[in-house]
Amino acid sequence: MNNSGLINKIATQLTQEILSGVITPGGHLVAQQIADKYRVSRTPARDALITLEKFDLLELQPYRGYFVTEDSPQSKARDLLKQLGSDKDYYFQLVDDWLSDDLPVTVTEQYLRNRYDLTKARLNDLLARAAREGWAEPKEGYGWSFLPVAKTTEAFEDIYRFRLAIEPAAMLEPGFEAKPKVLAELRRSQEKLLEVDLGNIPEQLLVSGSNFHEELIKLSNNNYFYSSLKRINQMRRLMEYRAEFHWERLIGECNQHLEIISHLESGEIIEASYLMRRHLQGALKRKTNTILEKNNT
Amino acid sequence: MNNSGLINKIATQLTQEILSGVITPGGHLVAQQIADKYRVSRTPARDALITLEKFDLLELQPYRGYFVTEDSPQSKARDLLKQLGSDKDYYFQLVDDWLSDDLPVTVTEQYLRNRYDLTKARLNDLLARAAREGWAEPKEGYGWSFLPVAKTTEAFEDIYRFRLAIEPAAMLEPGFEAKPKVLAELRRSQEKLLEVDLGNIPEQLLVSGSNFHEELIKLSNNNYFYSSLKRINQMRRLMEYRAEFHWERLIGECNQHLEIISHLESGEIIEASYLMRRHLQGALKRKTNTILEKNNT
DNA sequence: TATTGCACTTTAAAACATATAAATGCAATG
DNA sequence: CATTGCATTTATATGTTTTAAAGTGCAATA
Repeated sequence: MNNSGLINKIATQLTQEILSGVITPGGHLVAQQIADKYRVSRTPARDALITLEKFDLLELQPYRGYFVTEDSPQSKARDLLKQLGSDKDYYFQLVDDWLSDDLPVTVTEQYLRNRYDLTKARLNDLLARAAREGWAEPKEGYGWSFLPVAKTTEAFEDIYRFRLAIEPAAMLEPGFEAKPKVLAELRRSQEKLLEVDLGNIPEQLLVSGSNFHEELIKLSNNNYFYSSLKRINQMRRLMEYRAEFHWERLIGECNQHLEIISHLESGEIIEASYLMRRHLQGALKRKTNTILEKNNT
Repeated sequence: MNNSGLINKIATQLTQEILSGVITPGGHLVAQQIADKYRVSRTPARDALITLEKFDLLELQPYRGYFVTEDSPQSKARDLLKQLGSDKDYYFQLVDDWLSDDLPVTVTEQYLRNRYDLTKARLNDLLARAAREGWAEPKEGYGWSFLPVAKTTEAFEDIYRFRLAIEPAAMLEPGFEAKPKVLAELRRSQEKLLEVDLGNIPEQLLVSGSNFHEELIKLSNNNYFYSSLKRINQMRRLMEYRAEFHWERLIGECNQHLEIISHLESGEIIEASYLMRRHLQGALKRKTNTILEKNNT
């Protein structure tokens, strides 16, 4: 077995799903199904299963399959996660350095390779990702430029005002469909957030905020709304992952999300669109205040 | 001197500027200025100048500079453009194949390299660009997926409705500044379009439509509006560059653009925003009709 | 004194050989 | 007969060397 990022990623995901109870003890994990889910071949899927088996999270019944161990040992799961996650994530390193003004505006690939000790291909991935997410671009000649986005309070506000322009509008698109199934799913996940002991929640669930908005805008059936929100959310996360989390705020936002869902469920799209506007306006006000406070201390 | 894409690009641009009269005969082209404009070093800028000089578009006065020849020979300029442009543009080839359903949804890099006879690095550029423009993405394992965007009438409409959501809104951003200099520049370029004999115009000027909208949205001082419009315009061009051009339409659009500029110049932002909405709605209606006609023949 | 001309350095792309990871087909087994 | 196990094929990454392109500093000169 090898030690690639892909196997690592799948193993991490599976472990989190076991930890959070999405996959229940005794469950049968089939390599092919996992492969399909990630749109890869069985090989990395199987290798991920083997990884989990080594940590006693799974039991192997030869030629029958991998089954989640009945007494699912949480501590081992956490050990595994720790080990898997210990891979330095150079991307976040890069982001962090850029956000904290620790990088020149333009750099050569050489410079970055030396600084982060990366191979050409890895660096390429990194830069390609940064370019896709909109904050880096190749110069015409040699080198790359980093764009001055998302670094300041204003950038936060800009993001929220952009979302104010597109999210309520997306609901009023002619193709908008309030798919009951999607709405039910969203409702479930928001309600779950309110129920759970928040202190014990895997990070994975914390994305459900962005997720809510992205799933909702997807209902517009206009891909351009969806993809631009997705892109902007990626950038927003770059900033927010560095900030501490506000639990109280999350609860308030969940309730507003649920309200929006309710309106959509009863076909009151205009009202839902209006509430979305209010919701974002509120978030804009609060975030701005918080950041200002922080900068003043 | 070498034969790279960058020199080629600069040379093309310069030739077009001479052809269209942006650069007037006798004008002095300074390598450093060109270099600055493209954010590259003097080397490729200078090489581009040498290329033009070889075609008698420029006259070299040793140690003094390159000057546009007084009798600027149009035929030679066209020859040069032809020669420079004969470089196959693999990106557009790829786009074209994808838009005409001539490519599988998922492919390996190998496949693409064979099909288009590309080196690894070139293919990488290509895919990176496609990914940035939002219609290709790497699969988790090996291979790439192409996304089904911008291929149908609906996609056209989606784009215009997205623009309806952001462009008028951008004008109402708190940071919006109706910079007189920018407005004057835009006015000039739109008026020029109306003056010129359209049949004789280099393609370069045809982008001035997108350019108008992009420069305008930039005035909002909210980068997210600008960058999402830019991205969507790139995709729109992928579709439109295959369609024949409608000159009558261009004239109408220019006039509307000028009207919007007028309002901005006299500080009537709300009116300008409203006109922008009307302008886009009109374009939406017309484009949709045209495409429908085309499909019915 | 601004600009070109030119030598020289740095950067990155190409080419190729090798290593690793992923895809795939089929046998083995419960 | 579904699934794993495993061997084989294919695809991509890595490392090294070579080559081409771009960046840079300074002398030359109008």
